[in-house]
Amino acid sequence: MLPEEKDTINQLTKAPIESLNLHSITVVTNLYRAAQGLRNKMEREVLAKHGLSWTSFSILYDLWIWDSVETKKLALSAGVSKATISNITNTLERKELCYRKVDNRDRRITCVVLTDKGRKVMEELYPKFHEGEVEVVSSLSIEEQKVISSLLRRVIRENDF
Amino acid sequence: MLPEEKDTINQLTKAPIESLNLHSITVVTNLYRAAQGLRNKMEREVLAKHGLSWTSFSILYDLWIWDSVETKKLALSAGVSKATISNITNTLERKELCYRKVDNRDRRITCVVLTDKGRKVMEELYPKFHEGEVEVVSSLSIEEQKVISSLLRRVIRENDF
DNA sequence: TCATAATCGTTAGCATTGAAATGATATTAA
DNA sequence: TTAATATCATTTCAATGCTAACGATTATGA
Repeated sequence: MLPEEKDTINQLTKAPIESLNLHSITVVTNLYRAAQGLRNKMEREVLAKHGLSWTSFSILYDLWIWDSVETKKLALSAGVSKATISNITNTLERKELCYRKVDNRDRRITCVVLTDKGRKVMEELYPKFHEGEVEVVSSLSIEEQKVISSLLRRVIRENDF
Repeated sequence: MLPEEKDTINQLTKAPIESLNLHSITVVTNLYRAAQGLRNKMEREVLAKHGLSWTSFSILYDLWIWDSVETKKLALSAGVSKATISNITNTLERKELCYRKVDNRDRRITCVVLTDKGRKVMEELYPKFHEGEVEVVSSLSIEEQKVISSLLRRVIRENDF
């Protein structure tokens, strides 16, 4: 559903107009569409060269910043399940971009650690990714960027996202 | 990467601070996090009962509004590839929520049509989905909802998302 | 102590996703 | 007309993603 097409719901839905909160619909539709477009653009223009998905990249990013991260924290950070982290870690390990390391104090916990190769990939990829970030929001002024970040953060905080 | 943690990049990255546009990073991070949280919430609280993913639901929604839609338009609307539409249509067909119909004028084109059962599912599901939409943005005032929609729409338009 | 519960990562099974290859149909050009 | 090209949808294959089940480990409490 293209955003502008969504307006036609009033004419076509049996539900009375007054029972629909049109502003909520618009926010949600535009929010998801922008995020989806962002992800597609980054995967296509930046990440495809190294065969990385958005989630794979976000995990590598965490490892780049923190060197070693528990799988549970990776899942929380990326907003995916632990099972997904397990699968993606397998793929990244196969590419020799990271490796697993069992915690000595609590052997239930597994940490994921960045390899030198993984660090090199991030040092090459991150600047390009950042270029993409800048480009995507370049139509907004700094002030508008602050406003939208603040509003998004409110949504995130109030929903425990 | 949690939003608040992203701030630490300045201390940890080798790149000079002045070469990073921190506002862009914040917008992109919060945008994707909010959208991911939104999707997870809806799939968990509303769509799981009928075994539908976000994309499946958005396709059903298009069909609900338009009755019959070409697969190409469905892909454009949902922001996924035609292959994905083909697979999801298979699943929805298996559930008898829609069926394919080859175009008579151009037999390369396939339209997807909503069944009565599909319409009933949407009539049951959409009100609950809409409740979720309202809930997610309820921490923002109407005026703030208008602002964020407007800014998101600018991003969408400028990037051809 | 030692049985029970809680926590953690992985696995199994299934649906989703995209790139690339394929097949079917339509259009174009010679 | 007919061969080449273009445009569709589908299939194939590998990766992503979730839930539920599982096994291993640690914590708790009688």
